[in-house]
Amino acid sequence: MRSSLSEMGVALTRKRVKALEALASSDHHPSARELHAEVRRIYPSTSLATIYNTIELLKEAGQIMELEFSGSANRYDGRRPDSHPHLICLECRSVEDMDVGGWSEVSLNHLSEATGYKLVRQRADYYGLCPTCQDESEDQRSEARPAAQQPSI
Amino acid sequence: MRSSLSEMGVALTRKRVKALEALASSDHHPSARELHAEVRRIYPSTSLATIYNTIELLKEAGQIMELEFSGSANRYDGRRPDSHPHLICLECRSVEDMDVGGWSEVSLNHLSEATGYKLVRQRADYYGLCPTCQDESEDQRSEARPAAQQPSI
DNA sequence: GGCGCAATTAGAATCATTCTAATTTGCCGG
DNA sequence: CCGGCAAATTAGAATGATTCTAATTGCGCC
Repeated sequence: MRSSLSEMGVALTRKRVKALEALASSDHHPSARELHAEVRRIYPSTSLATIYNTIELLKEAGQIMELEFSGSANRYDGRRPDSHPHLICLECRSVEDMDVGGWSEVSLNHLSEATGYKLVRQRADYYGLCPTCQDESEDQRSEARPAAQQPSI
Repeated sequence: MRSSLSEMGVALTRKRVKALEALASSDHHPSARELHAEVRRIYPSTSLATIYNTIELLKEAGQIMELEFSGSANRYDGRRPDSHPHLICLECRSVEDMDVGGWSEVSLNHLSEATGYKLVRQRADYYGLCPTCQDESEDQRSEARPAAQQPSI
């Protein structure tokens, strides 16, 4: 990340470096607000605008991938900037990488030919309940109305 | 759509029916604002809240699929409410259905088992330049700086 | 030390969406 | 027809993420 920003001619300021570190060290797919909080722990004067500005630069450099959500904040993946699928919990909003092989350029090139689009990026998300939230809804169900059926969301 | 709303016990008012028609008759994946404009052509007093309310009901009924975008308005597919991939143009923001076979419940069940999530929905989008916007960027390029390289977006 | 420019800042602006409280509508039994 | 009731609708306010703006800061280089 650092080198690709340097190559773009942008300065590696302390605050930016801290934002990069926060991005690179979290497997949790942080939001801009979370990155802000993290950077602020060290540099309390940091503004949200700086975070968004850094994110923008990293997007241009292709060093992070942005997961857009309309109802809640976007989330960022700084560990694997390539397109790869995610598991998203509808309950707790957790975002996890999903590991599957053969999910990449191959199909993009193939599909570009098939569709006439010049495809540059893909997104695949799987929505559901993570194991933890499944357990919690089990608990609730057995307290409130034992042996009921799983709601179909 | 009409029957599934009736079954939920919600009234099929004229404005709602018009919104359903607008959804069903467009292959263009309209936004809430566009639906609003369409319904307003017939019932000019219609409020945006009614559109969102109708969308919400249809989502609950599983009759439309919502494509979330963080930077711009969400788009709705009332013709094929099942999960299916879309082609999205980064330039003109057009959204098109992509047709591929074998993209459905099978993999959801399979992946639920593999991941421990209770998966209920998936999303797959392919981002790039649609044929029209490719042509336009060709034009611009040959006017301004002939034989230049395609920008990598 | 001083200049110039990029980075940063706080706060305002924007925009989609959701919420709220008040009003209207359509309907049902009388 | 008539109240009355619940659901639908309304305008406008509230929310929240993101972007913009104009002013300030601070760093590197002479």
